[in-house]
Amino acid sequence: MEIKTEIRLGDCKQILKEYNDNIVDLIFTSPPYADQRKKTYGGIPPDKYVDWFLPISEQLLRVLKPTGTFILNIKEKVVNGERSTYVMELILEMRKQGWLWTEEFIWHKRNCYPGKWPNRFRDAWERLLQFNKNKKFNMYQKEVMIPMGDWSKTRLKNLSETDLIRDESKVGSGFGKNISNWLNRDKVYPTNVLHLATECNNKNHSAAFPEGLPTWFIKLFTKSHDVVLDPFMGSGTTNFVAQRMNRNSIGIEIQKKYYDMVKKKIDEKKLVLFEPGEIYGKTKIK
Amino acid sequence: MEIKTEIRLGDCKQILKEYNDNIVDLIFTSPPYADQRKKTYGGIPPDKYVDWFLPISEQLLRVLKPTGTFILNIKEKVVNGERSTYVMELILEMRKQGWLWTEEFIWHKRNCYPGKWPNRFRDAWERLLQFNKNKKFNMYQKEVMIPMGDWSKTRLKNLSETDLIRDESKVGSGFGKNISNWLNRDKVYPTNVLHLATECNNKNHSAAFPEGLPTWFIKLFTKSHDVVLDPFMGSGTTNFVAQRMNRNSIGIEIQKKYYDMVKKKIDEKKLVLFEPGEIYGKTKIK
DNA sequence: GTTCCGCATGAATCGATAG
DNA sequence: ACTATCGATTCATGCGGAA
Repeated sequence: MEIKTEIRLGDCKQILKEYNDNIVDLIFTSPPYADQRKKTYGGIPPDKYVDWFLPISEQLLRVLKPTGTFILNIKEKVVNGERSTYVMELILEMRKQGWLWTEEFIWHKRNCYPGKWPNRFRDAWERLLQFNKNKKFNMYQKEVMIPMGDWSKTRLKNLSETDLIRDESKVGSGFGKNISNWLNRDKVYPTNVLHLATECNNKNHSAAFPEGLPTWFIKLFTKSHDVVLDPFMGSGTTNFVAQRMNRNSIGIEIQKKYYDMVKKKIDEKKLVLFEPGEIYGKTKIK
Repeated sequence: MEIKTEIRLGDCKQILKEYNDNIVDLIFTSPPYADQRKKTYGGIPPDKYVDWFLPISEQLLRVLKPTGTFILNIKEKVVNGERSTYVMELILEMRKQGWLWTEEFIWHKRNCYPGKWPNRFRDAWERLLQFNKNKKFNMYQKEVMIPMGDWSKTRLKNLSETDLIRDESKVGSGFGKNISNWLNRDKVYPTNVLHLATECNNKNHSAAFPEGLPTWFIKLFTKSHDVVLDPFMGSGTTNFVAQRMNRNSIGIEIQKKYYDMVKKKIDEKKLVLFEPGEIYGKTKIK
């Protein structure tokens, strides 16, 4: 069965209405943070963030399957020397909407933004909020097991090898790695703290998360041919990863610039599949 | 000047009323989490947690100096498959009380509690909420600087050796380790993510945090002879650390068992000060 | 083909300056 | 007074060019 990667241009609040109920297995997204990325998105003020987001999360709740999961990557900024509270208010309001706030993963950013201030240190973490429709949901824990033991060494030793196997995916910290290399070793389950560096190699979009992030959650919450949705597509990281992992995906982007960029790359990949002499082996058409 | 370690038996909500305004430089505490430690504290139900805590935080706000800091170690538990929201509600209510929610540090527990559940991974982090009375407060950042990580350079050479060094310094992050060993290297400021292992050596109190935690915050927010307060003293970790670091401290504990235990140990230490041949040097009475 | 080094640059934040 | 913009601060990372 062929994988479909659907890229849409427009406001996700509107576009989502075109989709039926209960069709998505995983929503993974990183919406514009309050008052950030002004140049690209217009910047929602912190005090209006909840009102802006709730109509969208209402649609997300509708299109998500009962067994599906919604992962929301977000972090509140400092305003006037104090942390904003809009993320907490958002969680409280989404629960009233019917969402279950199941878990909060921590993304520890090893290379966080530099800076020096008299009253605070650098911010090195972001929230990955997990929401569900039901207490029972699909979770494939074995897919994200990690090798036990001295893992900084083993990681480094196998870095090049793994990179070759997983084509161009540059993934730090072992998350998102092809762990089939570790079949001979003991493996353990991870915790709810993820260690990944941000990637600085994406020059076309100001705020892409590292590929390891969607990779990890797609492994954990979906199986092959499931449907992944990113309503704030941006540079399309979620969709490219999903495609490579043999998942169907939908990406919605309000800015034509990013839409065009992703659309073009997706189409190029599709074409490659039909070219003679390509190296993708199994995904080659018969 | 001699250091005073004051241990009190009773309900902190009442005991705190005996103290004057603006006398404490740092409050560091880990209150009983909702519905946890039932055997020792009676267990406050999650839905009543905020109401239970607010009268106490009101007293804490009063006794804290305007330049002082309140660090609250807390983590919401899972109830019925969902994360409780009482911590978020508490933050919102404390802000109404007059507290500023300045920052949220993450304590990454390297060796977290074992366990295996079908729908979640092990919880490896806790919140360290920072509250202040004013936007300006005392912060001695240089005291917690850590050696610089030039690991992109060194990881290719001397792999094992350098990894070991880096690992120790990172794990220690200045906690409880003698940083003077690292004078040859340049030092950098830490981030708001702390990596500490939990300590399992305290068999008498069920929920003790590692000494590195109060050590780090006492270094960061107080100077010698300042006053540290722990209104939920438990096994007295905060006070023992404060005493060792030459800070005055107050510890309040509602359970006689823990009170007696800490009281006894504090008194023993005091006696040592008067014994001949003791090694405390400067703190020796004239 | 490696290894090494320099350099640009990030979901940041504060304080000063300008309107 | 109050908001908007800008420069300074700072460090892990990946890239490119050089040895």
